Amino acid sequence: MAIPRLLVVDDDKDMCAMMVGWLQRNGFSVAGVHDSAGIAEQMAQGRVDLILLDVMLGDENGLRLCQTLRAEHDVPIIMVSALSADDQRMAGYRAGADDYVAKPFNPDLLVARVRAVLSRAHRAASLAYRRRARKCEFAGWQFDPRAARLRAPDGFDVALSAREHQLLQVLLANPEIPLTREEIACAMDVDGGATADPAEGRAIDVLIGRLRSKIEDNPKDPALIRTARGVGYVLACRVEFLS
Amino acid sequence: MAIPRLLVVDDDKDMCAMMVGWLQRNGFSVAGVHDSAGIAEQMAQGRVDLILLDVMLGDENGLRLCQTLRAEHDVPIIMVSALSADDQRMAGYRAGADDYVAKPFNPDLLVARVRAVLSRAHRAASLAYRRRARKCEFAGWQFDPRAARLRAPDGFDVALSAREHQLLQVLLANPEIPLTREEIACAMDVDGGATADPAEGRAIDVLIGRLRSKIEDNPKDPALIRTARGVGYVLACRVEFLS
DNA sequence: CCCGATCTGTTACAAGTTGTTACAAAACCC
DNA sequence: GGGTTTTGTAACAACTTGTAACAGATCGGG
Repeated sequence: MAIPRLLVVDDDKDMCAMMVGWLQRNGFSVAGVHDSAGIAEQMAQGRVDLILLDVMLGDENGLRLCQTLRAEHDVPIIMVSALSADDQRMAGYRAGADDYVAKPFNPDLLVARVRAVLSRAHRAASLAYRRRARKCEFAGWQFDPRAARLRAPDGFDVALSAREHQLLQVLLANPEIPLTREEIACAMDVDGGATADPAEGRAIDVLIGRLRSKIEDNPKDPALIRTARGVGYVLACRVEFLS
Repeated sequence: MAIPRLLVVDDDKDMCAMMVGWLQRNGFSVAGVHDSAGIAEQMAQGRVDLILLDVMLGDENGLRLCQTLRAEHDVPIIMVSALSADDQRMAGYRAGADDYVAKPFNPDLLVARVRAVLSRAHRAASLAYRRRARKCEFAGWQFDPRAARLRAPDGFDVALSAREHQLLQVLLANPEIPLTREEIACAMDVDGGATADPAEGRAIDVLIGRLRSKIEDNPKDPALIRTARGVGYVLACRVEFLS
């Protein structure tokens, strides 16, 4: 991976300099600014991989700034705040933040979170664009991703958990093409939600099994989600997308 | 799989040479060119498995070139760019790129990404081949490759493992033609998944034996899968493909 | 606020698959 | 007939996948 270029936004110049120094010593290329004008200047100069944004900017509202950034740039944002109330955190997420770090924070934690967000943003790139949130049919099933509804051929609705839903979307976006576990995990994580790296360990396998138990006539002899030994899994049917 | 043939396109001759050298040392067959004329020349000369395309070409727009390549060739493209803003990245994907690597990059990452894209392209390419797979009959047997179902002349279904299934498909695609073990192994390796190179060692022989034990009346005196001593094996019957 | 239900990743074990190994058998050649 | 080469195959090891059970986290209702 390229050396990540971070942008620290904090009106407290001492805090800003401290964060910039710590992150630089941990292998990042870091610039520090203190207001939205500084952000605009840095974004115009070149690539920014991640923004660390203080909520309590002097004359400005960090949450509003987060929203503006989110509207104009698709760059990961970590909110940094002295407040750690859950409603603040949720407000940050609603404003479009990818993660949240509460002051005072363990500097090692900051680095870990930065790396995690960078990794997630980076890994999602390859497959995410191929996902399509449109209604579709496959093997007699009807799937509406926006309504989170899956209807069996017999007309009954089948309830899927969030992760099962994500998995099905990934499989439907790549019908008849064997996908590795890593590809599945990357595509699923585009929206976040994994508590750990699911490409490691057996999480994808277990999730495949859970989804099979809901949509296969015989989960022990699956016809829809087949195993591609040594590769991963494949949705072994055609998918018809509806307008 | 054959040695992958890559094409590096970068107007910066030093960067181009550096990437070509690194990729060659990592087991790829690599050519480097500097403009669209060079691309056309290389594509005319023979097979290209993947193109690494710099976005910032001197007189030309890499994104536009990507679009043109996508329209004319079904070859995977990895965009390589000094810019990593996500809108650039999305533009690359919209232009038809399969992946995106930001300069400066970790050379090991580049190799990993190239391998991942090649693998996925290989698996996707096999889709068309699989879709052409049709039901067929041979010597009273009925084989449905899509449903992975083999029915014996007595009407009973015979369960085949994934590798047995692949082997049978290869034999059925080449009836009455003696195939070497290497030819069989290459043809079987459509989706990857082999744990080692089956053309070496006795894996094909053992697999032939396992398949024989399932479909021959007398595996010790095989009538369907005959041995062509010094060559390999041949499916010694006619195959009738069904619509 | 607590508790039950649900979700999801991990763990551990089982089952199945597949390539390798080693030896035997068959085929070929001189 | 003997030696060499090629093929057959039983047994084994390594690997991959399936999955039940569990633990921790989350969420919603009382």
